[in-house]
Amino acid sequence: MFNESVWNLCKQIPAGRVSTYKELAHALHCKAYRAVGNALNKNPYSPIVPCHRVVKSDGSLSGFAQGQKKKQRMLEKEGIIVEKGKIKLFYNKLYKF
DNA sequence: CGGTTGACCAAGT
DNA sequence: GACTTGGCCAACC
Repeated sequence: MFNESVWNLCKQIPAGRVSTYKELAHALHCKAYRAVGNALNKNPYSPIVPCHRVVKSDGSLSGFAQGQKKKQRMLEKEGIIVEKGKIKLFYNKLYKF
């Protein structure tokens, strides 16, 4: 299923790194950026899949089922600096498949 | 099967 | 930098 693939890719993102919806879609060989967002929104494997490491292509956090605040805290806990809802040194932390 | 809904993207104003 | 537009795609009415 589409969602399963998305979640599976999320699991591959190491701590301290982030990825984008676009990259996930690209890894799936399609342009379903939006569908990816939907899939993560419905993510039932909340702790298992680190979906908080997925952000928009411009480095902003975007949404999060448990609230952006929580998302930011989790990211900063992993060494990622977030400023004004956007990731600092984003290109540096970006993880590509 | 058509219409709506998003945790989207890029380009333009 | 904030907002609008058109395009994009899976999932769900």
